[in-house]
Amino acid sequence: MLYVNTLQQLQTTYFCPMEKKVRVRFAPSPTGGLHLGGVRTVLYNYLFAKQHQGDFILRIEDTDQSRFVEGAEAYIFETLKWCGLEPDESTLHGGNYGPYRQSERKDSYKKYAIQLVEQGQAYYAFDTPEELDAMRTRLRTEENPSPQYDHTVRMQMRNSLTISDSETKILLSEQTPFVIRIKMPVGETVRFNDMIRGEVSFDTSTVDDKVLLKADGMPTYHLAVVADDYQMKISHAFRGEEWLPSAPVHILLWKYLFGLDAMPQWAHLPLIMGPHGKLSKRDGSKYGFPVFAMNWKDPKTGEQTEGFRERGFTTEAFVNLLAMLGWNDGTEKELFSLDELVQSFSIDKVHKSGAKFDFEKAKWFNHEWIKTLPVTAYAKQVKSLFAEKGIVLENDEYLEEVLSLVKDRCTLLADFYEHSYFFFKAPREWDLSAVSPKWNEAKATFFTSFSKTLLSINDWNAAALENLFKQLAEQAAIKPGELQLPLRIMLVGGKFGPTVFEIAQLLGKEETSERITAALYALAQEQ
RNA sequence: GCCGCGUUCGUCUAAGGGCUAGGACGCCUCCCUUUCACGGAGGUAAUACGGGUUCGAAUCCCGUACGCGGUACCA
Repeated sequence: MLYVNTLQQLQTTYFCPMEKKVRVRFAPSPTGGLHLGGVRTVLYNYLFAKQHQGDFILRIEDTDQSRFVEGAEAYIFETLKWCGLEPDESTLHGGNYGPYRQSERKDSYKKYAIQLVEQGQAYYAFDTPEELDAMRTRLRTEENPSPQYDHTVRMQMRNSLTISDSETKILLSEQTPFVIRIKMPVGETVRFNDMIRGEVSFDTSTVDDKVLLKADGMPTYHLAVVADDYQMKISHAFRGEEWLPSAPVHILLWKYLFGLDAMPQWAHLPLIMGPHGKLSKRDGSKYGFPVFAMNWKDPKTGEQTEGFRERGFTTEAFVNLLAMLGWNDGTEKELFSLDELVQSFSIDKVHKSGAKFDFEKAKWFNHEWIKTLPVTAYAKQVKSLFAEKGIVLENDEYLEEVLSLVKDRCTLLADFYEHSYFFFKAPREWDLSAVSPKWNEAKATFFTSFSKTLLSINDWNAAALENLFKQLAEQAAIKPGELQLPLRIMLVGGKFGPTVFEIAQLLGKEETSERITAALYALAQEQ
């Protein structure tokens, strides 16, 4: 016996290697922008697929036409593109298991629902919305604030279990609106092994008779996931923890329809929390941080929701911070590139409990990535940020030099503006209050001669300039420190920016000299 | 209410029976710097509670509390 088992195992692994192919899917409903939790689910799917040489599929779950939102699907694709998490198969990328939009697979679901009815595991229900309402209000008590359509009430409702077969046939032939509900068994235990939580079990008596097929002929999520995961040969199914309570329904459907052997392995990801419960886009506007990947404007309400991209996050930082929200590799390493994540990610190190999103930490990740990345990685983004402020940058080489000089002090890409705009625009106003009080004739003379002398420097660089500056200061018997702040104000207009001599180096000698002259004039007016 | 899942510094987390419970963010102090940052050195702060099991528990078991999720012809 043992011998046979071993042989069988050998055969399965040897003869059916294709069955082991990893195929995962992200299945959003196109109802709006993608928030942190959604993108993280994409990321974990992607990492798992790539590290197992598997496929990452994107399936659009648009079974609820009433919630269709124009542009939402395109937004999802753009987000994935920005994050560098491109699917292998999707409505956009094609593939052998299409269509990848559930509304286009409508016909394939009904036969499964009917099969279940025929097998006695589901039934037709003709209750109108009003009747359902009536049942719920009738049964509602303080003890039971939300009565379910379950085994305790189904025999009191209008469905194919309570009326005769012939009556059911008549209703169906008369086109009476109906739904198909799963008939949850009583007193059974459904168990499964979650990749993150280990064994999870449910008593089927406590689960309601969920609608599988809606009156409009569309499946609900419950039927659609199971049917599509089967047809698309999904091997591992990752989704948010909010799905855990309905997992027994899905498992039963697998058992009834396709057999448990074909069922994907489940992994219910912990939720990402806001300050009060599951993170929502409301939290974002309320607390001043983005929750969507990119800006999203609801076409119906016109409501704007800010995105990480527009807030000035690099994709590297965004992906990195998302990965760390619910996972780490067991070491103290926190900075991971996407490639490194593919290498080190492992599903069994994903946490069980939800993580509260911390915007301060998110900014830290971005700061680290701005410092690490070559400026060419984000120069374009910065360029467009400057354009928005009315500064058009033409010289890329100069821009890159400037960005390299100030990047250490930028947390968000938007910070580049305030830290470097003066490289592209001479100050027209100066913070004279920092200079005037201690201003005198000797200093004015010093700067006049300095601005002239520096024009004769042959090898123009920060060090040479600093030498000249200190030399002249010594000759004038003024402490160099007393002169540095004025010089800074002259060049940039205020008390900010990198080391003065480096600013001057990048500005070039003519520009430096001109700025000093202009500021000297303003100071003379002031006195 | 019922069902399910959780619980280590304020936050993200490490430690999977054995040192003073480690790191990161934030905050505070000092150093560097005659701008502001960066950087460097310190500091602050946690095993929800109660029972077991064990020579030994953050870790295993049970209970309680608390939190979160679900409870739609939404996903």
